[in-house]
Amino acid sequence: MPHKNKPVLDEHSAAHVAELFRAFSDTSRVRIMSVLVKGEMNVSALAAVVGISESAVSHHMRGLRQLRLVSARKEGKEVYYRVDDPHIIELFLQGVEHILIE
Amino acid sequence: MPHKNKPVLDEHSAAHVAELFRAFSDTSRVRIMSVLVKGEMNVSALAAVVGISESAVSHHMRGLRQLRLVSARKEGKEVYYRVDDPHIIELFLQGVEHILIE
DNA sequence: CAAACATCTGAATATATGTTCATATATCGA
DNA sequence: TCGATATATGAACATATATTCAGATGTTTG
Repeated sequence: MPHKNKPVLDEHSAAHVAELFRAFSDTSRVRIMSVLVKGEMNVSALAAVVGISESAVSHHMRGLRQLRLVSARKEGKEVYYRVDDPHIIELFLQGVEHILIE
Repeated sequence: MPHKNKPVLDEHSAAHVAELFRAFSDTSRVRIMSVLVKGEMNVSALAAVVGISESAVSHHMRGLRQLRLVSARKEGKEVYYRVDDPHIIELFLQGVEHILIE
């Protein structure tokens, strides 16, 4: 029996996969994530550590939050971001390892 | 003993990690990869399957090749591309799974 | 060699994206 | 309430990126 072999990811799914990878496709976001996979941190601390403005961090966090890659916890005036999905942590670290190993 | 705790990925490494993820941050490249992780395919077949021009495919493959995410095999006039690094295949599929599961 | 075919390349263009700046919102302490 | 601090937002701008088009390169066959 002939067997339909067209294993191309459909446009819609592919767009979402691309969207996920795009979240980690910027140097600043990678640095932010490299901190957050170790534990939560607030916006101004992230800005200081990564070396960009708090506004820029805030913009990045919005995108990451919309994709549910990070979640936020408000404590007083500060907002702490963290990564709680283990799959996301693993995905990110796998990308980092691929670069650092060689 | 105080312990230096500044686990931010350095700018240079972060840029390379971002570059890696950026390779999968486009819908067309995701669809191309979704085929290549199953086996090799030449340019015109990829163009037909993904639904973009052969020129566009060629441009994409250049970028993927430069990052050593795919390798090329020439057979007559045709060029067959494939993914031979298992870590890359795993990284890509992990991204796909994250989207398809939920 | 000539013609057909597959792939590549570079310029051009349209769109996407990251950052900055100014300002808004929110929370706390005096 | 007022001022200070933390974060968010939106517009503007500069850069990056994907695709198309025209043409170049390379390969096979007549």
